[in-house]
Amino acid sequence: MTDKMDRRQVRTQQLLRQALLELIESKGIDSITVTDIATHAQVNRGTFYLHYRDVADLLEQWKEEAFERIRARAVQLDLNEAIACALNDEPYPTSIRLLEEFLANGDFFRVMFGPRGDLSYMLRFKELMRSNMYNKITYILPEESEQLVPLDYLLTYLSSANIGILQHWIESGMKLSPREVSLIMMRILCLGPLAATGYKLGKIQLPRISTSAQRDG
Amino acid sequence: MTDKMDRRQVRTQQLLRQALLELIESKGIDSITVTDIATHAQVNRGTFYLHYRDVADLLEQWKEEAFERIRARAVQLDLNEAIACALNDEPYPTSIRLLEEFLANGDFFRVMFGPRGDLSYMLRFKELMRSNMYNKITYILPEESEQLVPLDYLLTYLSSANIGILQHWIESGMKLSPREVSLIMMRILCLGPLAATGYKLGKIQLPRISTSAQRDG
DNA sequence: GTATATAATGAACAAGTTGTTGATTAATCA
DNA sequence: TGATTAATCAACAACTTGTTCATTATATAC
Repeated sequence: MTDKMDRRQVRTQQLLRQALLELIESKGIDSITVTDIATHAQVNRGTFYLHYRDVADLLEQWKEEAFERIRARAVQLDLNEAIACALNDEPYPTSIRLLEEFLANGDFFRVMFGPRGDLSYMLRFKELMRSNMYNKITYILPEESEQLVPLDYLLTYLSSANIGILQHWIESGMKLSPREVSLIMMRILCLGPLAATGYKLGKIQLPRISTSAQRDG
Repeated sequence: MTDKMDRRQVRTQQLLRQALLELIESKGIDSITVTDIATHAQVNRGTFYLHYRDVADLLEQWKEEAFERIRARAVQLDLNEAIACALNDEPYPTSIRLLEEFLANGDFFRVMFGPRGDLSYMLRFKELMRSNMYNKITYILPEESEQLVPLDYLLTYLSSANIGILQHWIESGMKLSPREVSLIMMRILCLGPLAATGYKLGKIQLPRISTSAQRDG
């Protein structure tokens, strides 16, 4: 990315990004002006416009860059492998690599997933995880008539819980190692929803939810 | 709220709120100006300032009002009752009341929890649920040495998954009834984490995660 | 229904932000 | 070192903001 660029440009962009991050943290994205950023970064306001169209553009490029790095790792996740690890109570190596990628951009994600953060951005990651799971999950599920919960809700649950744990890890200063977080995810997620999908494990047999049911148990 | 208010004021505030919601949906909160809202609502710009300090103030009051209505219901939730329902595969009545409250403000929450939504707002609800659970959960947990997952991660998981399911329900047009959603929540959440906390259910015994562990199982 | 109170309008204000331009200065690359 | 390219600075019109004040319109109370 920064290869083959004039060192002055690299410096300017770093200063602008750093200033943006600090401003988001202190007053939220809504009220940040180009003037704010330029002042804070000690860069001429005109210089800002040599690089970006407006504040949203600066943030958007950064978001895109960070997302792409995560996506490259996330597509390598395989639900079957994850479950295999979970059953052995081991962390899932591919998910460790993924968490390391978040760790590498910790400052950025801490702000973007924090109280001044960006919901649309978080939803993008959730959707990434969701669609990634959908491709694999049908092999695992019992017959549809055995499902206790509609598939879309199950996927929502899996991605929400994962992203939630990720967010908590980031917010709390990333004190646990990626390996430890991965193990937590394995334990919490696969022991849970496996049972919820009607998968072996429990002895309790529960009827399926129909969308118009009153009470069928 | 709208009692004892001049009908003109009520009308103006409704117009302003409606305009704000439509503008957030179409272009996001960041670039909305007072001029935008006034034009869209067909209200004089000066009139806006008779009611609110700025755009953020208008949104903030609305958020606060909606949050308070939810909070009043949420504090009545009791984790023990919820688990009792879950074990009988029944929806939890108190959570149905809560979901009905969301339904009553569906238009607002659909925008606030959607792609143009507000992360800080969503985190407030997550925190509400989290702190509410914390007060009750210690009675349920096995001894600390038996816990498979740190308590803060377990709480994060529970609240994230719940809020995630809620968000999916709202986003997908609230087609299921509150009762059906409640039942989904019961099935997905309590079958899962109960096992994950080391609660009876499973025959598999897994060691506890220590924050510096390498591998201890 | 009429009178009184009060909400909404419309016009005008300085102050601040935006996005752009062109001339000048400074840093980097080869 | 010289040529190239980035950053700076000042100035611009257009727009938004937050406020004021006189005027018009509409509820509410009697």
